[in-house]
Amino acid sequence: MSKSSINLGYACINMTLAEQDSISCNRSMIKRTFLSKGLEYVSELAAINVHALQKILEWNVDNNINIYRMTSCMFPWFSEYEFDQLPNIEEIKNSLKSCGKYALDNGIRLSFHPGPFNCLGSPNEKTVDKTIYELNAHSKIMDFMGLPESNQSKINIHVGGSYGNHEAALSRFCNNFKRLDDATAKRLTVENDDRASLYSTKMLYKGVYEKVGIPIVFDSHHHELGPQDLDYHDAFHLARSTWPTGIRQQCHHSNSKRDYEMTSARPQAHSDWYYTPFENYNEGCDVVLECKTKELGVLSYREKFLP
DNA sequence: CCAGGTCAAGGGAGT
DNA sequence: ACTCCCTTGACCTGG
Repeated sequence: MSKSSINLGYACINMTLAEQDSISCNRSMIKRTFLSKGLEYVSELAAINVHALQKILEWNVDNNINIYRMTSCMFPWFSEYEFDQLPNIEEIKNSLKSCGKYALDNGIRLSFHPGPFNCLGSPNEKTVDKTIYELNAHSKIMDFMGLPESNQSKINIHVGGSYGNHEAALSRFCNNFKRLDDATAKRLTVENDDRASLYSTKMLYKGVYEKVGIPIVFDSHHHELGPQDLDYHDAFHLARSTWPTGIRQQCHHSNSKRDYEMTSARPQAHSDWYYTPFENYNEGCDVVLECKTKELGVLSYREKFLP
């Protein structure tokens, strides 16, 4: 791969393996089942999910894909217990360690994208406490895997809400950031939002990067829908400037379903396939593709735009 | 086996 | 006040 090339990846689901062999990292359960079946069943599903992760990583290597976002569903309900409480945690840890070693040996870059319920800037203390617990738990999984304690293995989130005052929310975000476990803090990144009322790349630069120094994940699709304070070129480069030396910038790319596939769709909705490539100005970076066709979208993107 | 209803969390937007 | 959306569709039940 050349220095100026784009490395492409996808998120969570491998449709090929899911359809062929029911291989999925997303086995989970609803609350009722969690309450009735408990940690034993959690353990069972987690073991299945981690085994599937290994298979997906192998598929990625076979198909020359070296960027992959892991699902947060690998351990069902993991905000409700400590990993050490799981009956077969040692076996699962061993499998995770193998997955991590396999990924590192084969040059696969792994990340997490915890859900929108993680709000580090919330004025609600309990929400913040839960968020910190959950982000640290994501980081512990990466620790089990032996992944780097850096943005090489990023844990990417959004700021959350504005709560009627962006400045105050950003300030709370930064203060609460300091309460994260060391390894979690070293992995954390923030992403620009897809709504005009939330946070642009520039706002994150001023409000987060300049305060606590964490890199910004630039999302091309969100950029079109967020606050319009910079053009694409400048936003991309501003985000790029936040990535530490030696760690490739990571971005997200998707196309709008509304523009290309269904006029009635919300502008935020992701298309199934790709119609325009990610513009990287010939700068080397990693791009997670977020279209609905997952790994098939990556293969088709490569054929279409990287002949 | 399948279709259809249901499902944790925080916050915002559209109705 | 209610519903839907989002990291990520999967779970569960009744036919």
